[in-house]
Amino acid sequence: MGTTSKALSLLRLFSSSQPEIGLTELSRQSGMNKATVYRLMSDLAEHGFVEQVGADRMYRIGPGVMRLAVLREATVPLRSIAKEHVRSLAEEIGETTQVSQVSCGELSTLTYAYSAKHGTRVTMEDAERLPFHATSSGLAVLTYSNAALVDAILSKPLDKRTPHTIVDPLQIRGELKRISERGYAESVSGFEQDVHSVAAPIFAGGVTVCGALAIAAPVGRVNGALRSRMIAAVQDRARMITDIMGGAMPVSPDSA
Amino acid sequence: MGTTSKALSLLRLFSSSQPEIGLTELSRQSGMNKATVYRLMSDLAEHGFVEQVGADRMYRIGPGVMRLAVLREATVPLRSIAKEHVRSLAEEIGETTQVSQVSCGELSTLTYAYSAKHGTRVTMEDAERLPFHATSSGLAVLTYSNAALVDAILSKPLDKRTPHTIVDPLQIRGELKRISERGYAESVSGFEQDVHSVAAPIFAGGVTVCGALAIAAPVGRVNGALRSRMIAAVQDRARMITDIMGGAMPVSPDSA
DNA sequence: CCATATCGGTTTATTATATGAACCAATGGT
DNA sequence: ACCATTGGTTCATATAATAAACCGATATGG
Repeated sequence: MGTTSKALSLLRLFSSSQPEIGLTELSRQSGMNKATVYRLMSDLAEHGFVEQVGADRMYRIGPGVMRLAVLREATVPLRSIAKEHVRSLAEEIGETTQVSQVSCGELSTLTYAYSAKHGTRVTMEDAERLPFHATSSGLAVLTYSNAALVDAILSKPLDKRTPHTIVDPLQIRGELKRISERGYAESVSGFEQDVHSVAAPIFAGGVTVCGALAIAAPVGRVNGALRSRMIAAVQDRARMITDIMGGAMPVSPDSA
Repeated sequence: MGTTSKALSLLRLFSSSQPEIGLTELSRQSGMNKATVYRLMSDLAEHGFVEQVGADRMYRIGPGVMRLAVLREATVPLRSIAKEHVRSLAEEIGETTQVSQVSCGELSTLTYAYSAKHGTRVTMEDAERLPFHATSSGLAVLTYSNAALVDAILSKPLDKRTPHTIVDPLQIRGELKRISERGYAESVSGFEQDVHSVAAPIFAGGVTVCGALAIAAPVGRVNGALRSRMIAAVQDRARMITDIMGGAMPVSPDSA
């Protein structure tokens, strides 16, 4: 692996549940030599991608990424558009909503919103990586991804997150086919117990899928009426976002 | 220079006015060999920091930075807090407002807001790099930066952006002293002709300056009354943001 | 319609850079 | 007082980065 790739892969270790990591821990989790990690992190820090904080010199994501993020949003304003729709959709349906974004064969939460309607709700985590096979968003995205990505995902062993998670590649391929016919994806307790979610793909810059919009509710609350509203709303909104992003639904289920 | 630093420095070439850059152009502007740039950009693309778009394979900032940005904001929510204050302050004063952020000895626009009150207004650019010596925000930040940064900035030749830009290091050092006494910085046509701006520093995580809040108005509109309101408001708001960020004004003008 | 220039991308011998085991100094818990 | 752990550093070795030349495709212009 190239040195640059090694440095950038260190950034992947940071997450919402692990926002600050020490040098030794980074070395452990990456499998790289401590001296190497030190130098790579120094390079990243020099450019503001990470910063060291506190007396224990823990690393965390730095301010430099914000400049790039602002620049990105100026050209591809997916997050700012998503934020608005996610908020109003949560209010409209009374359940948690989320927009995720695909990047480098990975899907992660871009923004989400809660509704104040009910005391219980599905909670989300910032910037969480979502497994393709176990989430409705993942399945929605996979349906419109190129065959290479689908094969790559389905060829690796799939994590059985819950007793209900579907991990059989053939079964998933069948599901993808159904999703392309219906126009939405659905997952009942596949990612988290007692979470029922529906999702629809978002396209940008032509027919390239760039993410998904999802609505997630506690299983017990999803009766026939709510489910219908969720499915209709998620497709409707995803299409709106797609329009704003200058995207279009592909006519054939596979994109280039 | 390390390979990683070279790769990351390529990202610095992207800006609001140059959001997409081709391979040869990147090679030209960075001074690096085309083959080297190609490989570095491939590494960056592999991690979603850049992506190639269109038939001419131009590079632009990729979706991967958004995940990191979301993560950054989850720990240090400067931008989301700033957005709100910048918006309401623009409305309150009736002029353009801005929050900038310091990163790696550089200051860049994090967010800004316009007011609809007047037909003419100061316009801003996304993610723009602001010179320390020629902007009120830059001076406000510099005043509370450590001596090393101040020396580094003032030892290099300073760009005379306009006929009114102060480029004499000694004169600037005197200005920094005054700023620390008054609590705000001011610039009249130092960055752009006919722009009068005032700024106050923002602190986070103790007494470390992390950015600045600024109000910018057309020179002709800034009479005594408006100027007083701008100065009072910018200090007041900056202090509010500082409080929310868990920061504090240092007692001595120099921070660690 | 052909000649030329420029583009993104690739190859390969050369060379500079990254690596990692061992080593510090400092801190903290037992 | 000791051991374990931390962040950070050193330097001989080995690996990965580099740059000139090249390729095919596209666009430009006479």
